[in-house]
Amino acid sequence: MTLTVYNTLTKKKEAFQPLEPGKVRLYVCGVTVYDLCHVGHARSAIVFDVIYRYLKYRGYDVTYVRNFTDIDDKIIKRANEEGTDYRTIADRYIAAFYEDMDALDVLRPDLEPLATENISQMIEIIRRLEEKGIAYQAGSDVYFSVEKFPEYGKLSGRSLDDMMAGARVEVDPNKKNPLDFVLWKGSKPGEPAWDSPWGPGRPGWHIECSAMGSRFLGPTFDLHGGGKDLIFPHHENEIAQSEAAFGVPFVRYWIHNGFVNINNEKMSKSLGNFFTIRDILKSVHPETLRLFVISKHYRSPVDFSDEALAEAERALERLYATLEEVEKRVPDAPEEGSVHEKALMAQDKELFEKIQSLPDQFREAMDNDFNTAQAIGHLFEVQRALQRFLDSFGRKKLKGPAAALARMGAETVKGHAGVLGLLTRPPEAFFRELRRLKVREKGLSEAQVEELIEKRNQARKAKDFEEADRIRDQLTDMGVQLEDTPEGTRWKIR
RNA sequence: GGCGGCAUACCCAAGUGGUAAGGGAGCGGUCUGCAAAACCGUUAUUCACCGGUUCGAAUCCGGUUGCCGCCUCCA
Repeated sequence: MTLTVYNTLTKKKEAFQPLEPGKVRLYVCGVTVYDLCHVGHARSAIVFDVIYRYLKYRGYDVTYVRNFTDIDDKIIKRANEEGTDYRTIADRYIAAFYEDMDALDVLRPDLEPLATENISQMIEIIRRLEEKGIAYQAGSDVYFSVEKFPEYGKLSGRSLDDMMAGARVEVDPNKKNPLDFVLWKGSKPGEPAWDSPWGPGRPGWHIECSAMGSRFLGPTFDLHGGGKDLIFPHHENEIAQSEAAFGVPFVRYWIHNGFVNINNEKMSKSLGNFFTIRDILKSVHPETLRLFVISKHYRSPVDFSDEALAEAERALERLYATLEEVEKRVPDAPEEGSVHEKALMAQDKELFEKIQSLPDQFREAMDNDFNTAQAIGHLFEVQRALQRFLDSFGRKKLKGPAAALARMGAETVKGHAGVLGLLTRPPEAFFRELRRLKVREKGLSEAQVEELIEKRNQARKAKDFEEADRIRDQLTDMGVQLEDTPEGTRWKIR
């Protein structure tokens, strides 16, 4: 089985062949650190986190680089507004970014370079381009001449003529061609500046990824990712700079994730229709957000709404509930491998077969351009068969081969979900975190709820069901849902 | 105006030419003091519309309609 990846460059799914067998060099555009991240950033981070995890699961030795753009006009603007320097702003939002990513269980890439720590590499590329007559200085700025790179437009699928036709580009008297883009920006007095052959200034946005990509992964690397909105001009320009400077292909496979929409419209800063990650995490469990995001294929748009999140939450609860039940009812299963396959199969042929086939099905789904939605579907199939199997024993604890099979089912589900960054917590921890989140959101106190439940249970014991139901209705109105079990009453917030 | 994407049940959603995964919601049942949760059953002869290719199309081709994105900072 081979991994196939949709390549934006060729607009086709292609068999993935890394430059060096067994090794993958992955670069993803990080964020410009001038503000808090929103859910759109979260999607991108989660999508590439899953891709990173899957590539490793697939046995590749992955080097994953994700940069920080820590010098840029927006950062300078923000610093001016607050009467501070760019470094303070950048550092603050880098710290905030890490808090958000950690909360989302997004793994740290192997390398996270800062633009400002790679200025000399950028200058070197610009110098080469200038030497080749592809870059030109105009005033204190240096520009890339798009006409000198015949393949300009190959990623975004447009020709220079097309772009000129409907161009909404402001006329810049310095530019030879309106589509030329800045490589080096001369700084005005008081702005942050680095020395360069063209005078003090700062790098243009696009050059940093060319510099950091080539520095840490080589002049050609395997995968480069980012949001769809980066295809043009950012990634188009990266290709132009890198290939013009080094004379070799820049990236073999380009991967772009779709947007998060609100009411069918792109979530974005400029439209103002965004939620920050930390805001959402006040009422939504991070794993719920992750399941929501990867329930849909990474290239499609995904519509963000309370209802959609609630659905994802219920689905996740279902998975965790089964795992929890296995923990409770299968306290000690025979050691793995100690029970013969035939004995396991005799317990429940369908469950056994589903467990056996999950690894292949999961891999097949993920190999198909990271089809997480399909992979999750397979997870649920095993979960349902497993829950059915547990139910067939009533409330009894499972022993011997039955216990072994149940345990095997839970481990298989958990193991594969883990590749997606799901079901990574002990079930009790998940339910505890979820309830705490909801209790806080609703402004309730756990003690208050527990007290009412205790009262209700006393009424139940006294067979005063009228009173018990009255209290339950009261709790229902508060958003508390009860579940009476032999081990006592459990509750959650709905 | 140029380039690109999408349209599958009440909602979300997978579907890689061979006869519609999965999740949510609803309804009926089992369980329960009653509920809840869970389980069982049920909900698309059909994939926006019109043509075409094919033994066979949700899948391929052409057209129509609708929605979205990029072309300006943007994940």
